[in-house]
Amino acid sequence: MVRDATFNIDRALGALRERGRRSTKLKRAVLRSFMGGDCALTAEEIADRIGVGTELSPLYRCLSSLEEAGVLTHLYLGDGGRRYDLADEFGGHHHHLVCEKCSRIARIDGCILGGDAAAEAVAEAAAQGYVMSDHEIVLRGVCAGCRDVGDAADGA
Amino acid sequence: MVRDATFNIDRALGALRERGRRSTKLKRAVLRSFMGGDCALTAEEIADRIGVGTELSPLYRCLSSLEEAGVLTHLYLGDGGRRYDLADEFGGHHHHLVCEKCSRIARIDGCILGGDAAAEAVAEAAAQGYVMSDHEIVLRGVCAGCRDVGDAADGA
DNA sequence: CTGAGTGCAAACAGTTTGCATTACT
DNA sequence: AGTAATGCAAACTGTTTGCACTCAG
Repeated sequence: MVRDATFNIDRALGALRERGRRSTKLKRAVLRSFMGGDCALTAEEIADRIGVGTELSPLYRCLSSLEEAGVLTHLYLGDGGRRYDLADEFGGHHHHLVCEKCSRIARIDGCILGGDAAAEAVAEAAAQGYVMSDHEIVLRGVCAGCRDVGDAADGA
Repeated sequence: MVRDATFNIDRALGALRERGRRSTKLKRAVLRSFMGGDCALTAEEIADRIGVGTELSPLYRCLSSLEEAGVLTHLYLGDGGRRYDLADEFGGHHHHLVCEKCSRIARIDGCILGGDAAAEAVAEAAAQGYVMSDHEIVLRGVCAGCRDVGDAADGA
């Protein structure tokens, strides 16, 4: 269930090379920042994980390069910030669960949109003339921590 | 199936008043811009529908006010721009289907995440300690128009 | 050695804020 | 009349671009 982190980096670097892109210190650092199981990171969060002095402009270019190579994708979880994540091929297909209070993001491995629901989605898309190729699901709720705080704070 | 547009405006204005907000020209114009069945509009698209000379800063404030009153919500469809939509209570629960080529947005009424899938989502959320309260689904694909163009252009 | 990638500075787009004026209730 | 909402100008944030320099292949 838990993917082998280091393996992924090498495989990702291989994918990069296949697309004529170089393996650089920054790219490796970016990929490493996803290896703790964290997902849906903003550019700033990635910069923090890489360490002080990480310039954002090369980081954005690096992230674009990784996206074009198919190693990363980006998504928006409702706070307006662009977030980056490993592409399905490297990070596994997954969705996100966001706390409405504290914005904590949890990863949901696999796909909720299984079987009937998936078929229905494809059919709905077809009915509108679209050939469906991908989907994105964000679940929202309140995390355990915020419920505890909420119970105390709301009462006060 | 098709909701009564004018009715919704009055109901929305009622909801506004209940929350101590005023019914203004700009707010009515904003609400009207959703009445053609369009959904997931950006601030700029709304301004265009309202007409020339619509200032964006009051528009943003107006949109926030409508959100706080529970009449509108906002979402992101992957292009980074914030998009506004009628809240479920006024526009009906729906999701979006986005063309990967031209970004055309189609509305999908009702919910794909029915029955088993919904239950599974709640269970997944619970497993992570979250109490799920909402969800968002974006389907991606290629629309009919872009497939036609694609067939011609890709071949050329 | 060559060009992709980096670092820094400056530009940009979308959104927000301050303040005087307008117009709902 | 009193106050929320508007219009305009200016600030802010996150992202992108230009250009000289560096480093991977």
